[in-house]
Amino acid sequence: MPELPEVETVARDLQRRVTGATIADVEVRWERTVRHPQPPERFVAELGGATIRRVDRRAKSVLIHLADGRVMTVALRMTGALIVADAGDPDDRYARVVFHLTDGRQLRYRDVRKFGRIGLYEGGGLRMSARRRPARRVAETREVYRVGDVFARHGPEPLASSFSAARFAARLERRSARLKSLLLDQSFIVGVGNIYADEALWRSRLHPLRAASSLTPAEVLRLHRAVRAVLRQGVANRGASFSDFVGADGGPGANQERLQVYRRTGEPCLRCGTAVTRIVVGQRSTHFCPRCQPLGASER
DNA sequence: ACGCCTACCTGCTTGC
DNA sequence: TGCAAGCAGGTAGGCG
Repeated sequence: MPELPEVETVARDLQRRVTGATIADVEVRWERTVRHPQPPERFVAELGGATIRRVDRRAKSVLIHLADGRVMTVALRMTGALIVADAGDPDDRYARVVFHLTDGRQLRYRDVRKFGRIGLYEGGGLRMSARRRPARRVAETREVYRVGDVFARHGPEPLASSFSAARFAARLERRSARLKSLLLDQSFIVGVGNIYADEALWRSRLHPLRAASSLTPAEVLRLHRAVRAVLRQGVANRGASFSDFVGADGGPGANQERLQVYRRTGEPCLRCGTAVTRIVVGQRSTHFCPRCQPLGASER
């Protein structure tokens, strides 16, 4: 389940392994993986001969920057993975898009459930979207899309130095939504998914159903620190692997062993021993300690 | 602004 | 053993 730490791991692996590589040919095995605005045939035609200059991450997407300034975005969603395969490696029945490199290797986009999407855009606009700006829909008739437009309505990057506690407080103050739902909302803050939302709330001792605007300054500070801490720890451990998450090196992460509440329903809270409770919030399973993360009647 | 629903997909686990 | 239902969860889009 790729969230920020898992996507960051993939991006770093790729940066190390495919920078400078040239794409000879592209094989699209599941058309819907290639998203608007590029029809699959055009996508393939426009990528032939392209050289990879750099790979990084934005929100939960891997950005593959090409030498000519264009950017390929890879949203892994649930089960997506980018894997570098050497010439002669056995084929993968779940490889949905295969980028054949001129050196004989393959960059494979593997995705069991086919939720992930790959796009190809003109460069530009990424810096601006780091700041708040008016939500603006991309005109449907436009031929050229800038990669920045893809992220125009996304929230701040929680690990950026510009993401201060004060800024977080200002955003939380205006919202009445429940903390769990807000943390998962990519227009509020990017990179946090179900695992790290539960972990951050446990760490900051906040109930998932607390209204964002009800937090005291001290609680905001705890949550701000917790979100950053759990994400940093995730990155340090190369992400959490449950079913089939792997980095581009093919190896699993180690962070699942460090998780404190996620998927520990019924097991003792690692702070107080109370059984971890599971509830459903916004259709998502949510794990928390009812004793460490109380929901006072006055806090609703 | 927000919650709720459905759709997108497949594999694994659970229950009969 | 077989089979079907349930579950997993990131995100877009629709509705109220």
